[in-house]
Amino acid sequence: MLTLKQRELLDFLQEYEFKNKASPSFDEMREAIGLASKSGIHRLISGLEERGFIRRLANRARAIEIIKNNHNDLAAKSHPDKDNNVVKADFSGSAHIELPMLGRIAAGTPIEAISDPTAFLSIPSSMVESGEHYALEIVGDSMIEAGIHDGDTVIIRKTEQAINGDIVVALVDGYEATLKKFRRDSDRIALEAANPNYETRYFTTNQVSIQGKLSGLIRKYR
Amino acid sequence: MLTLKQRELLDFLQEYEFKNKASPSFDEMREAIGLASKSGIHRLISGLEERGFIRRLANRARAIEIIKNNHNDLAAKSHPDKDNNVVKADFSGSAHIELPMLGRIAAGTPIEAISDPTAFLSIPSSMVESGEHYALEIVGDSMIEAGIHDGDTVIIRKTEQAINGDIVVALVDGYEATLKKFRRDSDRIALEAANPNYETRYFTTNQVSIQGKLSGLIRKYR
DNA sequence: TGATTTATGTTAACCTTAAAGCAACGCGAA
DNA sequence: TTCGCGTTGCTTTAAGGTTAACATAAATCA
Repeated sequence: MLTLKQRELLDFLQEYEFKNKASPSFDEMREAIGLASKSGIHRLISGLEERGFIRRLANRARAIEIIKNNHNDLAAKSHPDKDNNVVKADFSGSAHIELPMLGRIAAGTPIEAISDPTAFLSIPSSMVESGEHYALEIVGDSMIEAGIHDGDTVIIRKTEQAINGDIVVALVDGYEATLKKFRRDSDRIALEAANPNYETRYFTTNQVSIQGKLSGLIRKYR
Repeated sequence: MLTLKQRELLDFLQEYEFKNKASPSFDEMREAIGLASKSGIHRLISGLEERGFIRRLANRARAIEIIKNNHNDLAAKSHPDKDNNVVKADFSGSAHIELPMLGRIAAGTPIEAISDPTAFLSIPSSMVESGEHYALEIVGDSMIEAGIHDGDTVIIRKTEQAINGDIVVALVDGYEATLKKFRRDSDRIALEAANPNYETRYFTTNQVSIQGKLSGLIRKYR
């Protein structure tokens, strides 16, 4: 959850972005909150990011995006419940998180964007730690010995760090995304499958960028 | 379950977070509960965390998140729709289902009842078809080649029927529950593991009763 | 019944963060 | 190269979380 200042800033952000369809600058935020210096805002923004309420591009101006805000006064006000409907006090809201389903992933092929760009997966928030997450559907059997099967849905936590042995979404040469076990050898990076039929592939450090780390798995039998 | 004080604090937490969309500080909790010192709160919070009702970031201010609270009466009762702008704790409409966590299951041992008899797992209702379901935690590696690992949570749909190849919860001789692949040979029932280190076991038809069929799987990586 | 454990309280010291301010620095876009 | 903006380092103060030590009543165990 949030501290009071974080809450205040998040609400300002939401209002500003709703009105202007653009992010405020750090100075505008500073003024709105009533500070004398931007660095305080910087820290609040970092806090919001750490707790998974916003997402941003580093070193980019006005590049803040709200990805979660349970304080829906704005929404509530703008549609004051025409259908007489109850304002749902989503207590369960604190217990579930909506993750975007970004597509499918397999060995050796780019992520294939999912047909429905608004597909979401709602999972119990106890399944994820803090941070930003997304979901992917697994295609193929290259990780079968790690218990990851064709058709499974995996939950990925966004990060650019990985340590040896982590199962990560790695982007190779900027276009090929793959779910593999990560290992850094002295001067190269090894991506290994969990299936003897696939060979370990080696890359230079800057051929590979980490997109996230495996954080959960969901499977349906039918 | 919870102690009375833990219950009281959890309800206060829920109310506070609902109203303020931010966590209370330890001092605010101390005052709400009526203690003279924060350390008591600290202990209660630890208890709530240990029992899985909340989650928190260590050493971070106001960073408590409720992930479960079976006391949903709170909202429903306290505003029994009088104040026209009703607050409903709409668990059902939120497309989630609460499944009871009945315990653990392993090859060759009875289901071990879980310490907290009211443990629930909330899952997106899209994960299950119709029917009654429950959840179990897997112990051991006897089904590892079916991608079911130690520590996974499986979702079981209650049924007494099974066809060859189904993965089922089978109760043997009335006391030993086990998750295995089901096969009916001419006059006997075979329960086979998905791990070459375990042998297939054979039983007479009336030694075995089916308790349910594997319907889903959830895994958390950490 | 006596011993032990568990839940709960309290005080007080201690350590870590949050928050605010100032200023210098760095990066991108025009 | 400038201008608009984000980033960082450093300092100070207050807020907030963590612990150890000690105490008591109730519940449980032996």
